[in-house]
Amino acid sequence: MSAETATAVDFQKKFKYHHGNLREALLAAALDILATDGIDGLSLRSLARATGVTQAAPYSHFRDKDELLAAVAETGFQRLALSMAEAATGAKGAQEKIEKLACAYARFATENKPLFGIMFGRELADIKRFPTLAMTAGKSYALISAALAQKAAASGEDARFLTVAVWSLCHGLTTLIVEEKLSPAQIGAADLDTLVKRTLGVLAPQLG
Amino acid sequence: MSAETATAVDFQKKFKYHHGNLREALLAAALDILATDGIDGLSLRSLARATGVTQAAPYSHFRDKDELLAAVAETGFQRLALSMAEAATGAKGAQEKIEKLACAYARFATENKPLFGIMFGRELADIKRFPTLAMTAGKSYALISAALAQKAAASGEDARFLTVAVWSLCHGLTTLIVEEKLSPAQIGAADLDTLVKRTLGVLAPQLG
DNA sequence: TGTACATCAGTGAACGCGCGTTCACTGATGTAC
DNA sequence: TGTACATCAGTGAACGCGCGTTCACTGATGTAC
Repeated sequence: MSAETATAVDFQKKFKYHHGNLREALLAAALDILATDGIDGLSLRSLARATGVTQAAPYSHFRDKDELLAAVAETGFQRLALSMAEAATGAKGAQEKIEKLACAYARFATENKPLFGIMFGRELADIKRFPTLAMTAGKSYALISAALAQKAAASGEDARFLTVAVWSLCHGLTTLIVEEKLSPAQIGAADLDTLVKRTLGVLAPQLG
Repeated sequence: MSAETATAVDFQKKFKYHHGNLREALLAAALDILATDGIDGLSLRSLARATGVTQAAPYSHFRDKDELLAAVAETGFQRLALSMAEAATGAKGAQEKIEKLACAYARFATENKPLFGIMFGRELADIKRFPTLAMTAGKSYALISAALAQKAAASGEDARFLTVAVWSLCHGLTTLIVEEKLSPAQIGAADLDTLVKRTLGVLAPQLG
């Protein structure tokens, strides 16, 4: 490899013994590998390779693979919540707000399929080891719940089940699409957004 | 190992070169291993071990691991549809029928978590190789659709989206529970059935 | 400002693991005569 | 009814693979004096 084609990785290899910011670099590489090669491509070793570092190096920052996966999942949940919050800003009324939240949810999943898989899949063996993960995962629920709060203030219990219903519908539709059990075309919807909106539309009486 | 403690496996080893019904035995062992050891326990080799046969023997009946997984998934979908159909027999009215179908769906998933994981997960790499699988998987959808048919005969499109909404809600609630993102206790429901019924109850106006 | 030192991030090599799959083979089975 | 033969299900051994993790180590860094 000539000097001209040297990569950032080579540079780091040559001039830095300490990486400087390996933890963040590993996390970034993980998200990158997920997007590129899918879940099967993500291993501690592929991560080390991508970061230009020895395969034992990640162990300075993550006790084991699960700890890395938990960090990845947490990042995913943060991004999901952010996408949803952004999509819903400016929306007026519960109906519209929920619609935007749900579309953002589905779009995030289809655009980040492997990451979504880590967030909701079984790769991370023991979730209970990572208490903050559950909290971060709860942000999406909180957004839906908040959007409905104004509507279903009547009874606390009714509000809870309405929230669960919306979340379930949203999550179910999304996963069925991601798992290729359902597609917009199959139902006669023009695209993902339309499918989500029309399906959510079934709940309109409860939202409007 | 004394003669007294000899297992069926030993018997086959000793007296039969040809197994007789290895394909079915492998499938049965697969379902057994899934229930006992989970998805990670299921490999062609563990299957061979459980069946008392050489690790190359399964290749006489399945071209590769995916073919085995597809057969397992198909069995799962058949059982799911059967459970649902049984649960809904005798129910009168769309509302009650849908309720029973949904409860059966959730119960099947929680009672056969790893199998449900194979059916809807990403272990089976290329679904398109197995066209009959998609058909069998469609049986649950068909049951929901049929239960709603009497209700939403008005417009074909509305009926489709109502079916998708019910299925999504049902599948989403189920997977959220299986993935431990949601629990009956957390929402203040006594048990799984109650959670499903009350959540589905949100859709009551559209069903009743 | 310069030096001694503790810290600890990253190295390099190795461990043991179970896996999917291939291969030439062997022996049980059932069929044709 | 008995024998020759083709079939092919299952054997036993081996392949190469990437993985997670451990270990004693080394050398860059930043701090205390």
